[in-house]
Amino acid sequence: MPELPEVETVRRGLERTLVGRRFDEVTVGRERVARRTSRKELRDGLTGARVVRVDRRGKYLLLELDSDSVAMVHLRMSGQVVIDEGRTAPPAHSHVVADLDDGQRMLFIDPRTFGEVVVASRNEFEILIPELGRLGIDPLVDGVTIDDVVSMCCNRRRRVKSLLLDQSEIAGIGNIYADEICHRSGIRPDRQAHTLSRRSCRRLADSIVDVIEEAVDLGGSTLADAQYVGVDGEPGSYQDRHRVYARTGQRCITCGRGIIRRVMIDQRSSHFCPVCQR
DNA sequence: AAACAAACCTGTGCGC
DNA sequence: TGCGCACAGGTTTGTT
Repeated sequence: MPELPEVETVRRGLERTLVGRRFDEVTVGRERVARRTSRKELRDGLTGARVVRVDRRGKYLLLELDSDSVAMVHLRMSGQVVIDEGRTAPPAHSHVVADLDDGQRMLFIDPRTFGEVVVASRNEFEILIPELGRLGIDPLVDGVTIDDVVSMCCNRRRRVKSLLLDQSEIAGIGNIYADEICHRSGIRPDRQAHTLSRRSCRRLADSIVDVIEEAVDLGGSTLADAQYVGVDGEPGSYQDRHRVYARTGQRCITCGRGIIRRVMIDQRSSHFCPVCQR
């Protein structure tokens, strides 16, 4: 599921349902979800704490608690955060089950178990989660200027898509949106960054912001395997706007001439139109 | 510096 | 129907 637009959709849902709520009983199932600390630290850190604010940094969700601690949730490949009425048994792969003081329930569900939840005091937070300090600019919060892109690309032999996926450059772009951004920019994802003209850098900067904002407006992308996006289980609809992602062999919607090709870049499937992307 | 490989897991879809 | 393989929205670590 989750790149910036999906994580932002979850953030908004949690802001609506979780701010002001207190965690009552908390059950941590699988040890792996709390691997950076321990099941006990995760349970104790949440239990009795009230949520003050819900933030996002790139793909990282941050729940600010009234206990001077912060909870970090990362969904990785298959994580979901769901708020429900708590009247049924938690679905399979519910690794964290937290009852709320209003009778609802928060679930962290994650079949592939790459995701994690960390609770730590403000002091130890940066030491425990050092990658937060290495995140680059956030397209939604900071915007992306042509100068940001020029300085990211100049003298870099790396391929454009590789840079877009680098969370220390721009935070929040993942495999779907990197492909969609390249397509909207008219730039092949395997193009070496230093060969981009100033005009291409401007198109890239604009496309990053436009694609991400549009995807957020539509609640992110929910793919065929129906991993939900919203905390209420509602799917997003940006998948209907995908122009290249998972469209290998189909005709390009934009130019009507190219057939979408798939290549591997940084071990990730990458899709582009050979006619309108150069 | 940059590309590549593998690792962490489970589930699904496809060809045979 | 069943089996084996490829592949999946992310990130880290280690090797070329």
